Amino acid sequence: MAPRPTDKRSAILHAALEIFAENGFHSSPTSLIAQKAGVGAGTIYRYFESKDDLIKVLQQEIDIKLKPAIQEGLTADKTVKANFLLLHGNLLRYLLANRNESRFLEQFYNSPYGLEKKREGSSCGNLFIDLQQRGIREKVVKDLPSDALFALSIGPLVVLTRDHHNGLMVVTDDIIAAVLEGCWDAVKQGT
Amino acid sequence: MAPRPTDKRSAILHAALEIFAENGFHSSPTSLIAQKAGVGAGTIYRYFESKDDLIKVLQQEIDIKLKPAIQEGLTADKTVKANFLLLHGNLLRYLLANRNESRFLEQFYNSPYGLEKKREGSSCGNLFIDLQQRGIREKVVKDLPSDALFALSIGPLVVLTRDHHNGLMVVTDDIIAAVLEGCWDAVKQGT
DNA sequence: CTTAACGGAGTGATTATTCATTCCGCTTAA
DNA sequence: TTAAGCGGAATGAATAATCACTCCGTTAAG
Repeated sequence: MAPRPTDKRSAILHAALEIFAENGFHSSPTSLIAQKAGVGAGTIYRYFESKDDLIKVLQQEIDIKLKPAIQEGLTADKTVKANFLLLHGNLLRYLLANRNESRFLEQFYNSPYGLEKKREGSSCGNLFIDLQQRGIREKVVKDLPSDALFALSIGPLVVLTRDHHNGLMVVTDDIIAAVLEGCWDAVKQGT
Repeated sequence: MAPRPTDKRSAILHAALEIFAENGFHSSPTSLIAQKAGVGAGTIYRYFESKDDLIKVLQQEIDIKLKPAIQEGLTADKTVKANFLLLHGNLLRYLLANRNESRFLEQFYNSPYGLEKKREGSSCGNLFIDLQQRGIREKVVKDLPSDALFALSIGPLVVLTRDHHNGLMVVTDDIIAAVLEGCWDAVKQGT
């Protein structure tokens, strides 16, 4: 099927990420992607079955890069709160620092592609779910369905990231710290 | 320019809302909107300058319906917390109950249309900002930039609503109450 | 009759995908 | 050491589908 990964394949993925992030999936002609990647229009189809396939592969590659980034510093001997702040902080900082990935993912998860993906569970999602369950067991996190906890802890990060990349606000380290603390306050078990 | 509002105009708006919500702006041919509305393909252009114009008008009409819905029960003599729960509860319940509006708005605010709109400030946004500022003045809300408070209090609602409408979870009254309480915990000034 | 609203086939622009052809690096025979 | 042969990667013009929007004949209201 697809030939071995080469620099052309990478060039296509890289160009596609930039163009999708800037214009959205539907306003990103494959011809433009090919042009930016410095390959012929037909070459894309030597590496990807279709434009849809290209989009799905791109998401997988980002997922692979994301997982180690958000895990950094996590250890089982830390408190739930410490790990919570680490995990969400890593995610937030990654999203803020990687505009193209962030915009791509937002579009992806707001599209039929993302729905599919979410049903089967992202590879990163388990990190969050495991931590939630430990928190509930230790009675430091509210006993709510995983999706509700997810909404409380991830929702703010999504909105903050979007505003930042849309140039609607400047996110300082102070604001990052305060928002992370707020996310924790939202899910933590009141005394 | 456009003729007086008629039931055809409403029919077009209604059909467009459904189709946009289901397929997204780009996979919603005007011909399909016309068909669903029971009008000719050209008739759309008697009431709207372009497809873009149709999208913008639709957002305005939703905004007009939304504002009274989320204001319900708000009075200045209630505590900040009480008004916060009312306001966010009204918004959340509206979004959960109105699938099409909700999906449309999410797309809208994730598109260049919505960016424009957000820069100039939505008519509903002031309700939230006023409440935030009163909360800060009374020292019951964290002293953070409005956008950060917005992320903390609106972000969870957005994510919860999306999951609900995508059939990923069932949102009960208990969950609604718990999430609203969580949003408040996120922004409230710790003792 | 006059005029405005309407319908829907038609138009031109855009775009994903295909495929006949070219190109390039490697092998091998002389 | 050449040079002819070969296989598959790469190409991009051609194709087929989609879609926003226009135009003009028809309808209906006054």
